[in-house]
Parts: sequence; structure tokens; C-alpha cells
Amino acid sequence: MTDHTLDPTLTPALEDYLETILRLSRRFEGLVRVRDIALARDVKPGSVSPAMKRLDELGLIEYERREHVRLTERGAVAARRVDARHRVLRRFFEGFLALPADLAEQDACAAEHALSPETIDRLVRLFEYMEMCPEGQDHLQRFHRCSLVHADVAPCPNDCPGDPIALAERTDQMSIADLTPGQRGRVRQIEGQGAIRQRLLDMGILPDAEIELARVAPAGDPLWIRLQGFELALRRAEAASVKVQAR
Amino acid sequence: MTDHTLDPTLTPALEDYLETILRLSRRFEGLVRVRDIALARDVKPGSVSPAMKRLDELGLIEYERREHVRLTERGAVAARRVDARHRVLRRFFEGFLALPADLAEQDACAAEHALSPETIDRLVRLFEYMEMCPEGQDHLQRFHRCSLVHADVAPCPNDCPGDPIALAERTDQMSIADLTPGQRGRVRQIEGQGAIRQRLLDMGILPDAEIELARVAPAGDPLWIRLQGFELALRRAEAASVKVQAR
DNA sequence: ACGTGGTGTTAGAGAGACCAAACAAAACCG
DNA sequence: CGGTTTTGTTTGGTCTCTCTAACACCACGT
Repeated sequence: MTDHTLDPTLTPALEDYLETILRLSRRFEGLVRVRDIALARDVKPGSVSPAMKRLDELGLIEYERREHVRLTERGAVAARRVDARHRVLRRFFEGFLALPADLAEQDACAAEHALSPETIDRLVRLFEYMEMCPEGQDHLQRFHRCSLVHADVAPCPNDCPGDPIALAERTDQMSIADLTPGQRGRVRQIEGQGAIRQRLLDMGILPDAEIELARVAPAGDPLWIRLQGFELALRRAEAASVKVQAR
Repeated sequence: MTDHTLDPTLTPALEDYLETILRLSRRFEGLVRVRDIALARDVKPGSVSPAMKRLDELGLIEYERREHVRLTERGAVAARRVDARHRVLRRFFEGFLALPADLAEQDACAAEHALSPETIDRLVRLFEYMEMCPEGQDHLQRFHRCSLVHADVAPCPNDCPGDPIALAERTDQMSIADLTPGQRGRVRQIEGQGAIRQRLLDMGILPDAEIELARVAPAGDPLWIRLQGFELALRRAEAASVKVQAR
């Protein structure tokens, strides 16, 4: 696992400290105290002190007396870099994937140290594209309406063929439960909601996965599939909510 | 930063071990040795042994003699969960963002422990949507052609209004360099390529950012902007490649 | 049977990050 | 002022993950 901290000498934790200092600088006009950092990062002051010492040694911040921490120019550059990545991810999660704000924030924090600069760049290109192509916007909204927001209830307000409800009414759709033992298929859509859906995804039942119905219990209810060389048991209700393309 | 390891007792490293064991099981039919794991994860066998001990204590694997490691049912469930997330991310990075395979793999490895289950779910919904809506596919391809693959050279083969080259020829586009000092604008597109683009993104010059041209050096070349309350220096060439919507 | 390699384990050490608690220094305030 | 509170530092300890290096197996093969 490569670590995409942007400066090889910077660990993810130190990057987080820099980012936090940058944000607090914006808020408090440069008067950032150890206490504020500890609060913002939800760690104890005793953890912050040594980190500040480290950043100071690296020439990324300056202590101001026993009072304030200030970013040096080099530190500010590094901090802005992390912050920019954070913003990109946050926007992607919230604006594109329509995640709730708190989750978007959380995931952005976690992913900002992990992803390559290229990936971030691609996301930016995605934003540019979405904004430049009017159809892009339409499409995104459609995506949100069809699949994301309140996916548990709302039918697609358009004629979108991907709408789960429209799909459920189509008779040409088969589910795993409709396969005959030994028959293979390709997963097209997971219709289950909530915990069921989560369980299916966790098992590796993802769009495009190749699946074979291995066997069915006499009662018809537990049901075994082969997926990537392993057998998995599914309840009938779960199997029925996985739409497949038989082959 | 919350850690989205799926079982609270599992650290990212342990999850990685589980995932590795799962993959090697597929490859070697369950005959997984410490050596293989060490090779796959690029660590020394001396690091693997204690990790196996830990996983065994947690009831996630079984040692087979001094020879082989086998996932228990609980371990397999956890491993498949991690693996599923990995697949989703890999597909997103490679198939959707058109990252090269090696980078997609790398980033998937890094992000699979960091993101919330909801985020993964949204990505799956995105795949489902893209596959169900024929226009989704078209749109994605357009996005790739316009903005991603070989973005340094290729013009958009369609009439896409977001095509960088088409854009460059449009006269209604202003860049930061065209603003008058004190004027504000909203970033719409970053046209620079390679290192310049990277530098601009790193500074926080991202689509939709609010920018003000603070002042221009007498010679006209260094040029200062205000961004999120801070002043940044830009070279004229850099400024010229940031297209803005003046206001 | 006896070395010889390939493998696995163990022990010791270090890096990084954190906490708790004792301590030091300001700051605040009657 | 002098005492109390707030804030920061230091120390010692924990945890996780890793490495190196010494050691223990086992398996083979002539």
C-alpha cells in the first residue's frame, strides 16, 4: 500500500496537523493555539506538543512564544495541498455521490492521504466536465433521483430505464432465484435495500460479477451460489433481489 | 478521522492480511503459506507470523500444522467484505475515472479501509445506473474522450462544449489574468496541463473556488490572488490558464 | 544418516502515534 | 498581590506494525 502523503517526510498524522492549523488560521486569523488543535483533531494536548515540535524541526511551522503556532510558507504550501485534496473529495462525496455532509466530511478526511494525485486530478476533471456539459448536470440529477437519494422509496420521476421500480416491473429481468442449478449469470443490479443490500455487497455480489447457481435446498429456501470459486449460501429473499443476466 | 474497518477489532493491517489470504486461497486452492503472504504483501515473514497468531486468536483463521493458513467462516466473511470494497473501488478508479490499472489498484488498496460502507454502496449504485441507462454509457465515454484520456493532446471528437480545445477557442472565456485588480470571479476550468495544472490544484484553485485578483506586479508578471482569505502569487502563464466566470 | 536449503518462529529493537498524569508557566481575578 | 484556572510540556507507558537476526523445523537427496 503506497502512501500518498505529498511530501515524503510527512506522515498522514502530520499532514492532518498542518491541515488543521491552516483551517484554524483562517478562523482565528493566525492565532492558533495547541488547545485549539487538540480540540479540532480530538486528541489530547499532550499529543499535539510533540507533533508541533516535529513540524517546527521540519521548518513547516513556527512557534510563537509559548502561545501561537504559525505556518511557514513551506508549511502553508503543504497544508493547502492537503486542504485542496480534501475539498475535492468532499465535493465528490457530497455533490456527486450525494452522501450526507457528515459522512462526506469523514470520508474526505480519511481518503485525502491515501489517493494518488492523479486520482484527485481526475475527479477535478469530472467536475469540470459536469459543469461544462449541460447534459452532464441533467444526467447527474437523474442519477440522484433514480438511484441515490431516498433510494428506498422514491421511483424515478423520469422515464429512466434504470429506475429500480420500473425495473422491478419488467418481466424480462431474472433474479438468482430464477436460475436453474448449474446455470450461470452476470449480476446486473442488486435490488435489495438496507441491510439485505449491504449483506449482498459484502459477500461480493456486485454488478458484473459472474455467478453460478450451485444448488437449492429441498425446501427451496437456502440456496447456494458459486462466486469467484467459493460457495455462498443465500436466503431465497436475498437471491430474489439480485437481478442477473442469464447465460 | 474515523476508521472504517468493518469489524472494530480489526486494524487495517489485519484486514489486509485477511484479504491477501482470501486471494491466495483462490489462487492456490486453500494452501496458503506464510511465505506467500509475505511475498504478496511485500513484508518479511517475521512480520507475518505474529499477525497470523493474532488472526487465529480472533477466530478468523486456522493454522494448519506448521504449513498452511485457512480462513474460518467468520474470517472468510470479513475477507470477502474487504475484497468486495476493493473491487468496487478498483472498478471506479479504472473504469470510471480511467486511471491506469496499477494506480487504480494502488488507490483501491489504500482507500478500502478508509471509506464508509455508504460510500461504497453509492459507487455500486453508480455502476448500476451507468449500466442501466444507455445514455449513461455514452456520457461516460464522452467524459473520457473529452477530459481524461490523453487530455494533454486529444481534442474532443464530439461537439462537447466542455472540450478543452473548443473552450480555448471560445472568446467569452476569461482567465484570472483578464480580471482587473479587485475583481472577483469563480473558477470554471483549469486548462493548464501537467505540472502547471498540478501546482494550481495544489494551491486550492479548484472548480467553483471564489477568487479575487488582489494586485499585479508592475511588470505584469507576478500576480497575486486572494483565495479563502489568503494571498497567493501566480505567474502570468499560470493565471492565464485558469478560466473564470467574472462577477 | 546427515548436512543443506527453504520455511517458519521468536526475540529484540525502533518508529509513530496516542494517552494519562505530573509538572510548569502564564493569565486571570478578586 | 497571591491563589486559582487555563494552557502547555514532559515523562512514562501502551499499541500496532515493522524489521533484523538468531534460531527451529522439515524435507530432501545423494
